[in-house]
Amino acid sequence: MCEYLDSLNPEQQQAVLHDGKSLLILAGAGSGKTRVITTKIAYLIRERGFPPASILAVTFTNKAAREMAARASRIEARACGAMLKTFHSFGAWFLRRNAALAGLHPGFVIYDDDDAVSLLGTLLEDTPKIELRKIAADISRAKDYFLSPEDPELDLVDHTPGFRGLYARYEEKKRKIGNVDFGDLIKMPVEILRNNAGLAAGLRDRFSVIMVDEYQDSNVAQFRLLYELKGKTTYLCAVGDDDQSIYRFRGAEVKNILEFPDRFPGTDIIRLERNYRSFAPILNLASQVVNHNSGRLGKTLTACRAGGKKPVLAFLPDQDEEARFCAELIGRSVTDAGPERARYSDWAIFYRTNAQSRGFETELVWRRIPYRVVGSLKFYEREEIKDALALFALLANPRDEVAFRRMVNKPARGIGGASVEKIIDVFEKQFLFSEKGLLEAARQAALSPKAAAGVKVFAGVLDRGRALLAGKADRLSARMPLKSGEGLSVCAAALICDSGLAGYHSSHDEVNGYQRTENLQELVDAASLYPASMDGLAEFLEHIELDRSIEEKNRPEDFDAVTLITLHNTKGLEFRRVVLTGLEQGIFPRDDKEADDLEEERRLFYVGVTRAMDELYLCSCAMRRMYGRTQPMLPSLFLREADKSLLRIIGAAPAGFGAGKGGAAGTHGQAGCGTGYGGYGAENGGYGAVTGKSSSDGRWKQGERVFHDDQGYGSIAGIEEGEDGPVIKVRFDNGHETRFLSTYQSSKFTKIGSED
DNA sequence: TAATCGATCTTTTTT
DNA sequence: AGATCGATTA
Repeated sequence: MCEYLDSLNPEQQQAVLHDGKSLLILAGAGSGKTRVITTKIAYLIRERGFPPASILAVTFTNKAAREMAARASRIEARACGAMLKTFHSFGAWFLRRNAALAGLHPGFVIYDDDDAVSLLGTLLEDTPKIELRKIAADISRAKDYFLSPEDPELDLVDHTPGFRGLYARYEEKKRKIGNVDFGDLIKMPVEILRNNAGLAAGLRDRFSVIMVDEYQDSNVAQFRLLYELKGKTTYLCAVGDDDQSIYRFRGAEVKNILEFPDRFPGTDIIRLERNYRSFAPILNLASQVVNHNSGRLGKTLTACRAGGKKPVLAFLPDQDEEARFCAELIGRSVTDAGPERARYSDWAIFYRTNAQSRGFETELVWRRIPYRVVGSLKFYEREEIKDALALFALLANPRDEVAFRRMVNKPARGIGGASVEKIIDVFEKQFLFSEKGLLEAARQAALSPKAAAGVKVFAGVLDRGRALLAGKADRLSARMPLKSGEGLSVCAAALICDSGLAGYHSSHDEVNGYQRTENLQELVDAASLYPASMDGLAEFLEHIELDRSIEEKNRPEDFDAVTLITLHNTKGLEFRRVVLTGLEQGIFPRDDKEADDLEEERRLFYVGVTRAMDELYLCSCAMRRMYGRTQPMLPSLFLREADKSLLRIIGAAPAGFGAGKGGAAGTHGQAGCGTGYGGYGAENGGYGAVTGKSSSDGRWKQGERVFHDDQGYGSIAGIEEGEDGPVIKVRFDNGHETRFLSTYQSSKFTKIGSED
């Protein structure tokens, strides 16, 4: 009756059918956890009769939430009625509906990290930005741990004497303004639910099923939220993998998953340990390295995909060679005529820090290899965009002091620092609850004629924006630098143009060759999807704050390009062929890491390796330019932790790196690379040896040289027709002979080109 | 008010 | 090396 369950393995089925108690699914990398979650949602609706709206599934990223929604509704259309949200968007959803209870302005805006720093700046004048950032980060961390200014444990986050008081003042100011920061999106709902039994009961009644993805990356506050949401009969199902917890530095608490069964007594645990993604040799490497971690729940992943080649470990002279290595590898694979031919999008280059992407970009541009860099697009962090958003925010919540300070005199309207302080002062004394907030205060304050005139202009701009939202103003037909289309974009364009922001930035464009006007236009275009109303504005701002991924306009998702990406961003992704770069001590892991931090880095290595489906390459450089200096590097600890027999080593292994043992891999590395490496720039030699596969018919020629990890070099003595296809006869230089089917795949076998 | 010049620092960052 | 920030200068 449920054909969609048939394709699941027994554990997956068990997880989908599980019922009653709480469930913790320990899902190893590539074990099909998303499939289980989505199938389970569909199953609960279809077979168990749960109303879609009674199901809540929380994830950490919007991308994951979207994917989950799409996949679940493919199995069961009604699944689109389930609530699939990120933790933070769930919090925002909740607060928006209970803004009054939370003491928030109805049009409250979500502050990002920068805004939090600015807010702190109004509290601590003349404090260097870097200190403000540290304080903001600590406040954010405190909220991750569900700590309030009065909590004794706050000292564990920051024991600086003034911190507690500052945190309190920050909260007080934010409360006055009526906005929230990211941490509040989780922390405040918990507090509200604790203080409003009725509201809590209502929510518990609504959601009879709660599923959480990537549970290993949840923080204490998020645990508390779940705890509040879970009623006596709520079915709670958490999915995660303790080996993939990589956000500890941001407050993620592995204990959440380790102690889940204690926190929710009677929990059943189901392990998904069959890996469908990677070839066995790749998985072996990952397992072996992560085994060096202590305090794991422990899993034994088994590869369903037998065969495949060993991961290649390339020792390279420096980062330029590393970039060349990647480019050649990729270039060769896509021009390969055989069935092993790859597409650019099969490939991804992983690195630890964003700064490392540069070298790869230069090389790929040079070679005309298309690529996309994931996560480095900081559209919403650009000055002009933040400016525009501040204008919108001030319209949504006229008490937003941060936005007001940012924009009241930009571009210059003759409102200097003293005037601004005067305005704020008047506001706090007389207009705290005025509907027009700071603008009303600005109008009433006793200012110099110049400043007063400036205020009039600024307030007029916002008034017009407000009128547009209320449908009480004509749309502007005048020639504006920005084109507006539908809905909210009219108001957005009006604000940006009337305020002089567009002109201000377009003059910069001409001088500096920026493209800020274009960016502003893009923002206006995005606004056209929302209705021209106060609610539409709040919705628009909320969407931007909570989901900063922007669809690449000119590059559809399926654009055939290599992916450049930091290791952290790879979680949840997979690629056929992966190059994991910069495997050097000091880069990955960073050398200031020890104990728990080192274990987290090791998990990051694990995450990276397990992204690869078919082929994995690891690069380690002997020299690297860092901070403007070229310095010698040592291979990463993680490479030393791997058994050399699991790797195929090419390039010059540094002294002391497994070379002494004289194992097959080591010997091969030296020998195989004599040609491989030397012939680097050559068209056919070089890494053809590495990328060549031994699997296809017709690619074997008599006399061709091959290499076998155990037998060493040899050549193809002949090809015979057997029952199951062509049989290859190999005579090794050591005298041995062997036969194998041409379709046979062995990680120990490599074709190395027809001549020696 | 903007442009420019040195001093300083350098992770990862779903939301 | 390169970005970023704050102070200095025009």
